[in-house]
Amino acid sequence: MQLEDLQVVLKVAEFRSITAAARHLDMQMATASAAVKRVESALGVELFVRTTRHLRLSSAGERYLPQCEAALSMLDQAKQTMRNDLDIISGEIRIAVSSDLGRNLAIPWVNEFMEQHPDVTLRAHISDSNIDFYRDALDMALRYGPPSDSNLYGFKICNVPRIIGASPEYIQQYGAPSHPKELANHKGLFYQLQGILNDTWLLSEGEQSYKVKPKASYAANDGDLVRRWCVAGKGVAIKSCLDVAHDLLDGRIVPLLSEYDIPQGELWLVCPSRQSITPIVRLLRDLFREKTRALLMALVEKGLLDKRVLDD
Amino acid sequence: MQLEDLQVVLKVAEFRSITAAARHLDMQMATASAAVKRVESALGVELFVRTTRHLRLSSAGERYLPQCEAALSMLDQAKQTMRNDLDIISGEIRIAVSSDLGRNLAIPWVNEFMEQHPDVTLRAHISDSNIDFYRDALDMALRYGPPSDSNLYGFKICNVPRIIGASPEYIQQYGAPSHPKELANHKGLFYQLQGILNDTWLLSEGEQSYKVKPKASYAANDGDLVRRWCVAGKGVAIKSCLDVAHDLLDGRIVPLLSEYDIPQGELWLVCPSRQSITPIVRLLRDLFREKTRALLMALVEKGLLDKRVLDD
DNA sequence: TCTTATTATCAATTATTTTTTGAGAATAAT
DNA sequence: ATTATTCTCAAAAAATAATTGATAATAAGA
Repeated sequence: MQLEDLQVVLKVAEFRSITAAARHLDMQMATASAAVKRVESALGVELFVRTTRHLRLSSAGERYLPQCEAALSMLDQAKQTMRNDLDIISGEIRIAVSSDLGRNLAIPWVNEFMEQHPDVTLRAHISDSNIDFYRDALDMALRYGPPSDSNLYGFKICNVPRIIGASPEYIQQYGAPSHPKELANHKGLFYQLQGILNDTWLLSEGEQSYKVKPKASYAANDGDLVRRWCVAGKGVAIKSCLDVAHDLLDGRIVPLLSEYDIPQGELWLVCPSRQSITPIVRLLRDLFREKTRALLMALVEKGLLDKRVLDD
Repeated sequence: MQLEDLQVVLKVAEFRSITAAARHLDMQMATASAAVKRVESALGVELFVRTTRHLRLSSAGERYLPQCEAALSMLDQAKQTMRNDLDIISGEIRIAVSSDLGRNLAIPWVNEFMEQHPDVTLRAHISDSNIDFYRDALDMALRYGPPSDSNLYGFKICNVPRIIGASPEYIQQYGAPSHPKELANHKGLFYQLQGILNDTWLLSEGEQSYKVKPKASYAANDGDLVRRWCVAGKGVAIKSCLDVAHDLLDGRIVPLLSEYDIPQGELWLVCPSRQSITPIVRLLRDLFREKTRALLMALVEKGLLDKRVLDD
């Protein structure tokens, strides 16, 4: 009997669907169907009651699968324990990251990690839309903001101040605003998440806060594209300082109105379940914390950020 | 990963030998070797430290295998539990029996059992020499006498009186002895176990006991052959009454000196370990108890045995 | 009620693994 | 030194699994 076939059976039981299980395991439906049949014939028992369109656990399956699952997880843990003892890190990392953070920072960091751990493989899922751990087969996601769902487990990586900035060329041409209200006369580069245009920016100075709405010029649902527009001098953007850290350090983007406060975000590493917090996850968490801290420190040293961001 | 490969690895660990493990699992050594390699490469870890002639567990193996074994037995138990709940009896019966009891009684009984449980397969091991559970891969053995080794588990099936008998033709020709001492003048059919000839028979009457040694005529290390000689009128034999039950009932063998007591034996079903006492074993135990009891009762009813044999 | 989309299975082909077989290298036992 | 045993290897053969496209069944929507 194949161990992998059993995993398939468990997934099928979980989703009550061969199709869904196959999707999650990146296999063809027919392959999953065959795996289920193999297990059933090896056991000599029908684990599922099928109609052409649905399938549910048979009473035999109800008896068998919970124990089977426990045994498999025990087997898996035996492997993990041993491998941890031997300091072997391997497996597949399936990670979701937002477009510019991912492309420009996170994925290069993971690549560095993989060079130290050659048995690790990567499956990057870059997307700015909200990820769905149930729909997509993912081990972790690097996101702004803490996990919304209480079934998820997350680690805070760092605080992420936002900055409003533009390229030196843009500033030369259009001038730098000296007060939030002046932003209304500037070209805004907007980020659009699931159809909602983020065109109103919030700034504050002490008690006083300002809601400003720059003139729309470009909008995209891809953060990296907004950043590129900004670098190219197309207008003023509000961005996480991590996303544009290198641009700030290299002077491609200059922060504007930095005396004003902008609501700050947090970067989190989110996992779909407690089991999915593997040693790899922990190592990556530490790596991300290290790397982001180094980056923020570089920004602080250049005087681009207040050093309080480093307090967590 | 293959579940069966893991079983191979566990057996290899148990015997510290691929050859021994392969023999016990009825596979080629090279196949077992390949199975071990597959598991090791799946885990990315060497489970065994090999020299060309020996092999021992590596420290990784020491960590992994106990947990692995626990998980596998859990998986197996999950299967068993489910199958028991569903009243499914299946698997392979590997049974060792002595030659005449086996050929003439036990195997036909097992055949009957298999007709009721079509998923059961049989591997009969017929031999009069002592079986070795460690050398031979066996699930159970039907033997005269309780288990000698305290690592074995046994169930007593019944008491088995011995009888001294000959065929009617032999008696007609040579006459029936009326006293044990007269046996010395009769042709003895002897059973020889591992070179030791059982040519001295013990009879008693109350306090008085007699050691007699018939004239040697035929000897064999196969009980069934001795029985056939006896039926064919070649001489007088001492046999378990079960072995010759049908011959006695059909009058092919007539008991001699039945007023005298002969040391009685016991029939036991022996298993190599506690785990090997499966539902099949229990069912067969009950079957054997039933069948032997019926046979002994038939003998009692014919006046060939004292009815006290049935008291256990 | 009649499509349409979805679901699971099937059957034939292709691809991959596993087993067998015979040979070979190393070494404990005699 | 010789023999017998143990394990591994490599090539061929056999068995198994995956893919693909087709099919049958049916829930949901028009």
